[in-house]
Amino acid sequence: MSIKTVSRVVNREANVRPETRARVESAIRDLDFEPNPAARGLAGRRTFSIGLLYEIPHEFSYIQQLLEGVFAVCETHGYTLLLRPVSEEPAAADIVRFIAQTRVDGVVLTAPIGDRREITDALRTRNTPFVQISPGIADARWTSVGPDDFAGSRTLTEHLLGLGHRRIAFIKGDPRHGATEQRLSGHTESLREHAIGVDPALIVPGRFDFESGKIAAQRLLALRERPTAIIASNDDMAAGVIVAAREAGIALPDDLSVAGFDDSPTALHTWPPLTTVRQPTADIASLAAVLLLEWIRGDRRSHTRETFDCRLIVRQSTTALTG
Amino acid sequence: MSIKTVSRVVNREANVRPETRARVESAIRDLDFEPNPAARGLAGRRTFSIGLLYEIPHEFSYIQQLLEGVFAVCETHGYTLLLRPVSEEPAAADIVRFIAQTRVDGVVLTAPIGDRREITDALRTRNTPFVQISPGIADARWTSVGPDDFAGSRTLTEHLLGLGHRRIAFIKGDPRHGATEQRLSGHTESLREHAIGVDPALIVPGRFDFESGKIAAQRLLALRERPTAIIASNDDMAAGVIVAAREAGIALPDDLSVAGFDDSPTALHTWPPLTTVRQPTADIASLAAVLLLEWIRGDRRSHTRETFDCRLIVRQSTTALTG
DNA sequence: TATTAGAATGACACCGTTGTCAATGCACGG
DNA sequence: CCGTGCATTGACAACGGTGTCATTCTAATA
Repeated sequence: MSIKTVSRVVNREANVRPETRARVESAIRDLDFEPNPAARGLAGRRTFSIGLLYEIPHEFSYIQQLLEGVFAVCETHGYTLLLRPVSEEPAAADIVRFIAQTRVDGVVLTAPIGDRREITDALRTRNTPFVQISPGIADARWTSVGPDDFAGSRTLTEHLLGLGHRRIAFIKGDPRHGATEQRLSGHTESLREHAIGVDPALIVPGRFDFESGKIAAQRLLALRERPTAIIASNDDMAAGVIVAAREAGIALPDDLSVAGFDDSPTALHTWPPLTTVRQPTADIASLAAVLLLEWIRGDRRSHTRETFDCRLIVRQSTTALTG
Repeated sequence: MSIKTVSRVVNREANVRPETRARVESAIRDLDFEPNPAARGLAGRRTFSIGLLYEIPHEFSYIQQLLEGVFAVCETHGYTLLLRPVSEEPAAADIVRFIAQTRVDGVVLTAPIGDRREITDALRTRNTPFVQISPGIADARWTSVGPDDFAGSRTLTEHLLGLGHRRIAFIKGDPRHGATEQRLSGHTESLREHAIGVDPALIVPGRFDFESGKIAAQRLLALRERPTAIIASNDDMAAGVIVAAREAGIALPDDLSVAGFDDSPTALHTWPPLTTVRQPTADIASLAAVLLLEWIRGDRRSHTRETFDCRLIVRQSTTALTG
């Protein structure tokens, strides 16, 4: 029984007699044999590991869900996952260095890292497989996976319109994220469909974090003609809106409806609990990982853009406009 | 110039002439040379990587801070960090398999994993370096780092007593965590010092998650003689208390003071913002990582138990008892 | 039965470092 | 000037797998 045959069994290669395979497998179990990843990597020029890159700061429950999805796939395929927090707006060189140092077989780029041209270019030049999660622009030259933010946002605005709201404010997310524009245009599109003018004063910037949501809300609530509903581009900002409203002594949800995005844990921790748009983040991440592994293994020769539907989750932070 | 000399420079070994070292270093820069970790691992029987094990589910902002602390240390020491979510109550065999598969040089065990005797025994038998974060029992046979939960809790109860509260309820955390008992005894100790009896009805179980905090609060708020203040063993549970109070139509903080632990982001996202006890989680994690690396490199021959002070953060969720 | 293609297995070099130990260089004392 | 001892460098064999290609089986075909 040569060592090579063991290698074949471990790697599930063809042309091993079933009986031989069984014998090897039982021996592996008996001896608690675990192939040495360093040796495999050295000889085979691949590490069976992938990287997950994300910018800090970031709404962490989101990263957690991504992690969950990617990790599950890695687990079943025998890959190791390297989580890699990077500074905001990392240089392409930083990403490249990470890959050079760790020798990961590929990387998952979370928004907004993968939206930087210099970065995708650098990876393509190096021939490093990568997939992009929740991109702003879906480029046919690489693979990306994300939610249908436009449709999700549209549904949310529909919901508020259905409740009778007409002055609906919108807090945008970090402009570097693709979701930001998608969510905004879903909103304005919906307004347009209902022949409601878009009041520029009701569209304010944010950065996806609690504090920016709170500040944006303070600004909106100080308007002469106050909005009756505020949509925040994610739940953390919506939580900020709620706190701002409380500080201003505004009754929720009666005097102000608030809605968020993502259905993060935060959505349930506020009072009232948040109406929000749930995106299947873990599923998105899983698919991203699957596509990445297929690409790494050469099982796939063309790129795609995959989109997941979002779902409106109605809770008590939005209510019908009275009076 | 032999390859071995390069190896010496890369590994900062002694006995290399400064001039030689400089020449090698400049060559490394010029060629963008990155040592192959697989080859290093294979030849040197170490991977320059450590694992961070945590149970899911877990208050993730906490893990994030740990991650931050450990990651920073890994970064500066050229180590790779493998994040490893494990199921609740993982078998010792699962941990061992993780180590066998990845060949990490050591692991950081977060509570409550490292409190399981079978697990520490398994690691000690295998001779795998590990440190334990926030343990229940500090065992002299291994290294552990954690906050001084007892003192922190005592301070918090002092604070409430100082505000005039006498009926103070306490929601315990997950019983498997060491912090749970420490925080409880800090509380009862403080009561005792003030000659206030411990009412068993005011001490209720929880599991560190939002939902369990909410349920516990519902139970407490239904008591004939309601508490005037509730301490939750962490912020997520405190957020649950707040929601439960809102649902019961109780005014906060006037009719009920609420306090948490950890000073997680949640503490600022609730209304009113939470009085809480801040623990220097990232620092704890950093020290844990430093100690682990020292142990791995053999720079350290005896174990310690390191404790960090906590700090009371007073916000608006606690207020003086009126009437 | 001999032939032969394809399946199954094995031999062996090699992946890029580190550990070991030998060889060389150098400064210093006698 | 030579010997001695330490500082410095290099040669070479691992480390534990995989890739390649040769070899051996096996079973179907002539």
